[in-house]
Amino acid sequence: MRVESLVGRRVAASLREAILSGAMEPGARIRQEELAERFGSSRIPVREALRVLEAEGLVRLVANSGAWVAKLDLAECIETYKMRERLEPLALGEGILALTEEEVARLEALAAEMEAAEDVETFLRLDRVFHLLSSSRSGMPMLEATIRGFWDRTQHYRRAYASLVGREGQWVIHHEHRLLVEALRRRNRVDAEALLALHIRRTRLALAAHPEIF
Amino acid sequence: MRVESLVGRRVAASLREAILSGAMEPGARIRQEELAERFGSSRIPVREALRVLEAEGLVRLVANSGAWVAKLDLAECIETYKMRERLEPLALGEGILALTEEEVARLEALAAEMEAAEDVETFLRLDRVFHLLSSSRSGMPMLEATIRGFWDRTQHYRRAYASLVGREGQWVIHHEHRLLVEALRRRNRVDAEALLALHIRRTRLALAAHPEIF
DNA sequence: TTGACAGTGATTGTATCCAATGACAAGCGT
DNA sequence: ACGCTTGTCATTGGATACAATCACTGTCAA
Repeated sequence: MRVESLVGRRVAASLREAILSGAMEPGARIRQEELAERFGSSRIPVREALRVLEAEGLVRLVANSGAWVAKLDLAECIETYKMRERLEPLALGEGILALTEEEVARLEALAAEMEAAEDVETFLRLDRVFHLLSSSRSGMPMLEATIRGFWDRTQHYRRAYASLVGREGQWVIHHEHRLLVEALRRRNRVDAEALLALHIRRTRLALAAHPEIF
Repeated sequence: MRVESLVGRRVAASLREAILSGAMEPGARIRQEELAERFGSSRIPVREALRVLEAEGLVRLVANSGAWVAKLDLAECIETYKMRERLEPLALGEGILALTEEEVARLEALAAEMEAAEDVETFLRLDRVFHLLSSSRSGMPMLEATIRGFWDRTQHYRRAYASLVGREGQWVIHHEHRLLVEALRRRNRVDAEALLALHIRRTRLALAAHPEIF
């Protein structure tokens, strides 16, 4: 039994990808007809896709006016990070005992790869994989979907921040990642949760120090 | 500038109300044409409403098959409560200093009304108002929307539980509410957050002790 | 009796067409 | 010159019509 429908889901997936990749920047206008043409479909599936993405917080709809790629202001970004600070440690802590040795090794490798990453896109991709993988054993699918939504909605601003501070501004992140992996290897839930909360909180404060991104 | 569109939003609001009130139970089939007829509209706005409610987690859509009022199993309910346990204290703590004396008094009055409530619906309504009001000064609108979503999706199961245990099973809740109000009056963030987490955690365990609800 | 299978009806998915709304610009009056 | 009005056009919102899919049922055969 397929999870959901045909053209509408494909439009949504493609548009989501375009937004997350940065191909469409926050504030960019989205015209239904243009999307419909690109997919060789009518506007109906496009409209449903827009509704889905609106619910995900990636698109903003205004009645009788149009659709735009969603834009977060600094306050909303801070709010998102404060929520992450509470929820991501939960997912991490719930799944820490289920993490395999192989997965911990994978996390360590990811941390190393991030340290060696030369470009922003690679860094962003690895960072996302690292964090989502570390929480992937929670056994809480709704929580994981929520967390993924946080990452999706803030993707553009993490990209902007990473570009701004460059590689030299990221050494703290790498140290935090290493400590987190170490705590995971010890299967110490308290330490791991505390480190992750610290990591997210410090990132939030660093972001707040650069309001020019928004 | 209106926030959103016309018929679709009205359909969504009405259907949401029907689900939350219990008029439509989890698992109930939703036929597009029937809803369209009820609103004197075509199926297009109905479909967009269904997509919105699906995103809210109140409706479940299956391609080429149909729509049903969403149903949570025990595991999903537990998961929701674990998320609440982390996020609601955040909203409470962020807003505790902004709560006015009048609002604290209102909360105390609500707690008293709940103790006197004779029927389940009144209890549910007051409980919801109590908790949402206590978090209403967080200044975090996205967080508050998230929390409201948690309450919406578990509404049916809280009703079932309250009906099951009856008034005599609720004295612990009332004591927790009173202690929470007292901590709020002292503007003690640590105590208030801890009490709220305790309250939610204990409720989750109580719920898990009655799997026959699901 | 039971299983598979095909046909039928109901329901959803999509396309096309029309209506309504809003933005923009030209023209008019002051 | 400036502001208001009005008309036009682009874009979205909704209705109707049609295609596709699925569930159900009745039939047939082993």
